[in-house]
Amino acid sequence: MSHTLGARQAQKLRTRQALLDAGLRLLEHQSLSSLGLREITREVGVAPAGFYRHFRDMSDLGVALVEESFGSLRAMVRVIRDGRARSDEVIDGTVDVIAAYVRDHRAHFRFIARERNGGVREVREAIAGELTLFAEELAIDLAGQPESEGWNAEDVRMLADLYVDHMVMTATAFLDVPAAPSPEAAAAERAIARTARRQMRLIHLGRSHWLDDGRGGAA
Amino acid sequence: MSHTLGARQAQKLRTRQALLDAGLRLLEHQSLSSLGLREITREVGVAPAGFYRHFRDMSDLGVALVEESFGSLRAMVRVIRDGRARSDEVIDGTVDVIAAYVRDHRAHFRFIARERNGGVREVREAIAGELTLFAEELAIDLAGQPESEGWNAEDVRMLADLYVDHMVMTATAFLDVPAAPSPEAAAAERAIARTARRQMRLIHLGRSHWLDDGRGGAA
DNA sequence: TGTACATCAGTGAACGCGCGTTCACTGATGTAC
DNA sequence: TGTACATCAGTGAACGCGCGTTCACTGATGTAC
Repeated sequence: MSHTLGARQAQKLRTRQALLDAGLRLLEHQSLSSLGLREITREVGVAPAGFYRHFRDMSDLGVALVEESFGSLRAMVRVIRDGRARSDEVIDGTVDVIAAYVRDHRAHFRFIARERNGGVREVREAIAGELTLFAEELAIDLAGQPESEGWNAEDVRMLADLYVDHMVMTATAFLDVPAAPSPEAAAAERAIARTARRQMRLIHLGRSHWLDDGRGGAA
Repeated sequence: MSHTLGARQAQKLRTRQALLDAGLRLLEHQSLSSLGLREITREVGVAPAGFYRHFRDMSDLGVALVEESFGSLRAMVRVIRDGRARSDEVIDGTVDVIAAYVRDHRAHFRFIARERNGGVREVREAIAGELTLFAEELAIDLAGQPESEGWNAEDVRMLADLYVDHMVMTATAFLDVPAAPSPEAAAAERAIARTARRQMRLIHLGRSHWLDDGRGGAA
C-alpha cells in the first residue's frame, strides 16, 4: 500500500463514523428535522463545535446516511440477484432476503422509509435519486429474463417500478414489527412475508399474461 | 335546529380550523416534529398561549389533521366506488380520480405521506389505523365483485393491501410534481398516470389468473 | 535519528435567539331571574 | 326587556432552557531538512 492512511486521518474517520452511528441510533424514534446537532455530539462524547470538522450541517450528515443506507440495500440486491433460480423460488427467496436484511439493517431501512418523504429536501432528493438508480438497474435485469421477451422498454421499466414500490412497502411493513424477538413478533413477520410473497406471485402472474391478446403492450 | 351553536362556540371552531389550516400550510416544506407551536399561532395571528384552548400539544393537532385528511380520502373513494363500471374503465377512472384528488388535496396527501413514517408516534399510529380501516372496506368491496369468485378471505385482503399500497405510492409520485401548472408538470403527471394505469392493469391481469391451475389459492 | 515548524481534529467558553409553558388578566358572550 | 353574575376564548408578559454557531485555543500528528 502506498500509505496506510495515517493515524490522524484514521482517527478522523473513526469520529465521523461515530457521528453517523449515533445519528442513526437517535433517528430510531424521531425524524432528521427534529434531531439536534448537540444531541449527536453529546451521544458521541465530542464537543458540539467538533461536528463541523465532519459535516456542514445536519442535512449534510443526512445525505451521508443515505449513501451508507443504500450501500446495505445494494448488498441485499446482490444476494437476491446471485441466488436467482426459476420464478417461484426467486419470489420466495426475495421476500426472505428482504425480511432478513430488514432485520439486520433495521435502522438503515427505517431511516430511508422515514426520510423518503421527510422534511429535509436534500435528503429526500438523495433518496429519490438512489431509488431511481435502483429501479433502472432492476429494469436492465428484468429485460434480460426470458419472461420479458417481446416487452418494450417502457413496460419493463413500469414493472421495475412496481417491484421497487412493493419492496419499499414490504420493508416498511416489517419495520412496524417490534425489534425485540418474541413469539408475537415472529408471527407478525411471517404474516407479512406470506402476504408479500402472494402479492409478488400475483404480480408475476400478471407479468406472464401481459402480452396475451395484445392488451398490455399496445395503447 | 335545537340551538344554532352560539356565537362564542362558532368563533372557537373558526379559530381551531384556522390553526389546522395554518398547520397544514406550514407542513408543506417541513415535518410535524420540526413545526413549532409559535410558528402556527404566529401564522394565524393569535397569542401562543391561545393554542392550548384547542389542542393539548402539537401531536394532538397532528392527529386532528389525520382525521381531516382521511375525510378527503374517503370522499375520493366514494367517487371511485359510485362510478364503477367494467374493470378496464374502472382502472383508468381510478387513476384519473386519484390524480385529480391529489391535485385538489395536495396538502392532505403530502401530510399523510410524510407523517406515515414520521417522527411522531401518535400520528403514525392514527394513520396506520385509518389505512387499515380503508383496506378492510376495500376488501369487502372487492369480495363482492365477480372477479373474486372462489377467492378466500385472506387472498382478498392480500389484494386489497396491494391496491392500497399502490394507491399510496401513486399519490406520493404525484406529490413530487411541482404544484405550479406548467407544460412540464402536466407531462410529468401524464407519465405517472400512464405508468400507474399499466401497473393496475398488470395487477388486474394477475388477479384474473390467480386461480388458474390451483397455484394461488393453495399456499 | 533528531530538531524545528506546520497542520488540523477536537476543545470549551460565550453569544444571541426562539422555543414551550405558566399565569393572572380582560372583556365579550351566555344565563338566570 | 333589563340587570347581575358566570363562563371562558384569547391576551401579554415572564420564565428558564437548550439550541446552532463563532472563536481563539491546544496539543498530538505529520513533514522537511
